[in-house]
Amino acid sequence: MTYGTLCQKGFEGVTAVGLRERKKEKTRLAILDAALDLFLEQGYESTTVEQIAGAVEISPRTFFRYFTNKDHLALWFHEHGEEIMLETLESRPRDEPPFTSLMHALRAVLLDVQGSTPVDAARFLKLRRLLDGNPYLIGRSVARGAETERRLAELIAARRGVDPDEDQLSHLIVAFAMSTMRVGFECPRRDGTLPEVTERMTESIELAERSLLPGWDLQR
Amino acid sequence: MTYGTLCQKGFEGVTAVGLRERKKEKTRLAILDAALDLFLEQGYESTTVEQIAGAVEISPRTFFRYFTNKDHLALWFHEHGEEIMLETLESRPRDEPPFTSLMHALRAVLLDVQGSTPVDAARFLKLRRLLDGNPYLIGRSVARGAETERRLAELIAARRGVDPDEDQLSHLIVAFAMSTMRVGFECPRRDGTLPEVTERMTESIELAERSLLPGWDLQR
DNA sequence: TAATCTATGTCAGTCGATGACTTATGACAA
DNA sequence: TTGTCATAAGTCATCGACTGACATAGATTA
Repeated sequence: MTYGTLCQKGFEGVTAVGLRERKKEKTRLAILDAALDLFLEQGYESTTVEQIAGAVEISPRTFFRYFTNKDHLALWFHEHGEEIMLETLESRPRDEPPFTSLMHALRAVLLDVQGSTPVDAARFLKLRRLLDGNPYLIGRSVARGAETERRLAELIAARRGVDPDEDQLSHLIVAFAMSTMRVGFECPRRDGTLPEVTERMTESIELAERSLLPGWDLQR
Repeated sequence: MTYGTLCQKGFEGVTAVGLRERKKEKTRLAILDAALDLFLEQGYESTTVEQIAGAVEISPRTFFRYFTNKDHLALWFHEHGEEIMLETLESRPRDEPPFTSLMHALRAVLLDVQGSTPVDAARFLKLRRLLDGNPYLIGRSVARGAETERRLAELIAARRGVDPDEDQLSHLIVAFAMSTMRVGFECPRRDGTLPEVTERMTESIELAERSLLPGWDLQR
């Protein structure tokens, strides 16, 4: 008993992520999964926050402490995707053409999806299916993507050594990259299996790569 | 008196737009202008529908009969822009490369802005200033743009003689075009005068045009 | 054990949005 | 002119997302 407690404490210290943190993460995922099932079952708009909270036995108020709003649930995957893209971008050589770096970032997201655990993959596909054909959520998703776009544009501008407010090319490069990702993500009227989705994304990336003039992203 | 009435009736008949219609349009613009001023004065989120309705002396319920929601006000210009793009696209020769047609559509919007009456131009610039730097509204605007994108993609796919659900290139072409427009529309930390905005948009269009491989939009 | 920190719940309230119903007003024919 | 009708506008009730203020329970640390 005492040993167990000590052991746990020790473990905590090592992983630098407390028991509390882990419990919170578990609750977060429980909310997400419950919500996802409700959404797919009875539709996004006709599912209330109250129902979601009820399904995981928390108060509606607590729900809003885990997710800033209802949309946040459906746009969950953006969080992770953005993180990977930003990290990848930082890790690419500074003298690499910006669009090339961004395509690497896209592929990194793709690899992450392909290498995810079955549970994570299932969640990802559920989220994709949820967005698929829902104009409201597609809109929200695109809006969230625009946020990522802004962050990426900051980095690209810095890398190009220009002022992001002045340089339109930085924004255009990132906008084209995000468009590529978005188009690949769409997969209408399909089963939406994982290989199907990743196939479409790869196709889209290759399409973009063979459409742009070599050096287009190095103009002054 | 009688003459006047007759005259008015006659006029109505000729223009085929009744007095009622015109009055409605006037109210619509009155709401929009009042809202715009309130937004710019005290911020978008802290202006309530009730205040807007109060400013033009209508009930809040009536407000929602003119605008589907509060965002609709700030995204007003999308309506007109989309119309011009769709019309222009229809008018372009069927064998013109799709991206070229879309760039013509963009320029058509630009020309329309440049040729607008002072009142309309002022309204346009107010709307632009309102979006400028407001992440929430930028998001909404991008989402609205995605709707236009979907419609354009339908047309482009038809023009290319492919199934819009299958063909990713159609979507990519349109996405690149809309990105071009969006990037041009941004004009951060500027006065935001009309020539300034149109200058940025022209610049963006030219940038896109000299970045893509000739014939990229004709791939199979 | 006491002091404290923090996650959660409760409650009240704001605001956007919608449906059902009533009232006013412009359009039009007799 | 007047009466009828269609439609615009107002009223009222309600829902659902979200927020701030405050209370409390349970874990954490001294």
